[in-house]
This record gives sequence, C-alpha cells and structure tokens, in this order.
Amino acid sequence: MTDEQQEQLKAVLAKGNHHLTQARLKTFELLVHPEPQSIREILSKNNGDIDRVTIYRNIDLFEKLGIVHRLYVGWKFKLELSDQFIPHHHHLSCLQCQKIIDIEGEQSIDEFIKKVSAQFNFLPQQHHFEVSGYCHDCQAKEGST
Amino acid sequence: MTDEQQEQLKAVLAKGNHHLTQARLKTFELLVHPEPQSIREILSKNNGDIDRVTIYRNIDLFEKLGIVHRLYVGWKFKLELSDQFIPHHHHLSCLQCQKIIDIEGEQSIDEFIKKVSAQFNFLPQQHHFEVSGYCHDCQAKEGST
DNA sequence: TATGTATTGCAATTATGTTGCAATTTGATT
DNA sequence: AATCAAATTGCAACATAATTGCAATACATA
Repeated sequence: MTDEQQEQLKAVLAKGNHHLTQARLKTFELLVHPEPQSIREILSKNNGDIDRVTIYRNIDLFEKLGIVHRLYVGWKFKLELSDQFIPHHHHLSCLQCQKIIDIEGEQSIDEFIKKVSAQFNFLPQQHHFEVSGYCHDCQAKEGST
Repeated sequence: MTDEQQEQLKAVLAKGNHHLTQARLKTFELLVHPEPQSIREILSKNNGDIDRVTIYRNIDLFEKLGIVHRLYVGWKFKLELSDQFIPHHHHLSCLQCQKIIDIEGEQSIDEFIKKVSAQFNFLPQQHHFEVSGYCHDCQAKEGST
C-alpha cells in the first residue's frame, strides 16, 4: 500500500473517530489484491497475526465508511475498494496459478455502460469486469488446455 | 427454463448416465438467475421442497459435466451456466431491489478482451461483466441517491 | 500518566457447506 | 406390471466459515 493510500485511509477513519491500526492496515491490504488462497488462509485459522474476527469487523467498518463496497455476483459477493483508494481497473485472472494482472480502465467499456444504461433507463454506480484464462507462464505448462 | 434448455440438459446428463430429475430442474433454474436472497433462502433451511444437500450435490455434478463453471471474483466465486445453455450475456443489477436485467453481449467488450489479452500474452477463457446501479423503478423511490 | 473511548481477542453461537449411509426413485429388462 | 441394479435423494452428523457478547487491551488527549 502506498503512503498516499495510507493517508487517505487514516483521514476517512478519523472522520468517524476511528483509528488506523495494524489490523486495519492488514485488512486494507487484503482488499487490494483479494486472492482466494491467501485470504482463505488468513480467515480460516487464528494465525499469530490478527484474529479473523477483527478482519471481518474491519471489513464491515470499511463498508460503512464507503472504503469498500459489496458487489453481488451470483449469490456470492465480492468486495471492491472504492475508486478513491484504487483507481478503477480490471483484472486478468489466471485459472492455473491464480495470478492477477491489473489492466487499466478502457473507454470502450465506459461507452458500453453508457449505452445500455440509457437503453434501460438505468443509473450505473459501479461495475466489475474480469477475464479468466491462462497467463503467459501457465500456457507453457501442461494443464492449460 | 425453455424446452430447448431442458432437452439439452437431459442430453448432457444422459451421456454420463444421469437422470433429469425434479431436483436437477430446480437446481438449473437457480443458476439461470442466481439472486442472493432466494438462493440463500433455499440453501439455508430444509424447506419442504428439495434438500440443501441435493442442491449442493447437483451443482457439483453440473460443474463436472461442464454445465456450469466457477469463476472467482475476489475471494468468493460465482457459478455461471455455460454458453451452450445461456448465451453469454451481462447484467445490470439493481442495488435497491436486486432486480437483474440481462443485456446482450457486445462486440466492444470482445474487442477489449482481445486487445488486452494480446498485450499480456493471456489466453482468455471466460469473462464476467456486471454493472450495479439503480433501475428505472428504484430511481423514482427515495434511497437511490 | 490517568481517563474515557475505540479496538481487539477469546469463547460461544449461528450459518454455510460436506460426507456417510440407508431409503427411495428411476428406467431398463423381463 | 413386476423385478432389479444403478442413480438419486434425504437425514443426521460433521466440518468450515461468519457473527455476536463480553472482558481485556490499546489509543488519543487532556
């Protein structure tokens, strides 16, 4: 996490008389690149680090403060840091090694959203776009067919 | 679910000596429009209808047979019916009433995927695109700000 | 450093997801 | 239509994930 992000985080927390603690820094970092394995690992056991309960509670707090929002996809949800912390972007996600490649926002996507929103008289607030497939490295190995 | 879908489903199941049962029809329909509330409700309790366990098991079976696939978004996953059953499309999802509006696939999205994939030497397999916001009806009511 | 508030961790609870096994349903065959 | 083997389901028990209450700790500031 960048110093700038940390300052922003501190500022938003301060508004509600909340402290920027180690646990909250950790929680924030989890949300920057929420990778299935690492997060499950942290949430599954009481690692010597920070208690699972604290992570859950800080996620809730972040949501109240608008630091993250919850986006339903199917009947699960994903948590997404608000644009103020992570400029909006998209992901290429490798099905094999689970690596995530960040890609910049694209005008064509924004235009698409504008078009269909007008069509359905819909007021867009957030969007999520993710491409799964095989990264450069994993295409070389077997199993990427 | 359409008759055509039902026939397809039956055919895929038959290949593996599986039967098209009431429970499997129900499971399939859940996946057509997987809305958070209704699915949670069905999976949470043993409603007089079909047992939770059966739903879970049929989802697993569907996955093995390629009827649905699992797509990770953040540290949760979503289940998506394969294109053969539901032509690939995207969603406008209302944050207020949770209504889902289907939108057709768009060339501009496909082009975008092609472009960034080339850029990162990435082999795309699936993608997920979802816009959250407020539908026509809910914009009229309060709370949609 | 003393004080009131925010934060955390632990233990207990609830909700979600999985497994083993016996009972039921299916459709294929006689 | 009765029988049979295989597939499917439901129940109960279990495992894991998420939430809540409460007491202990850390924090900001006076």
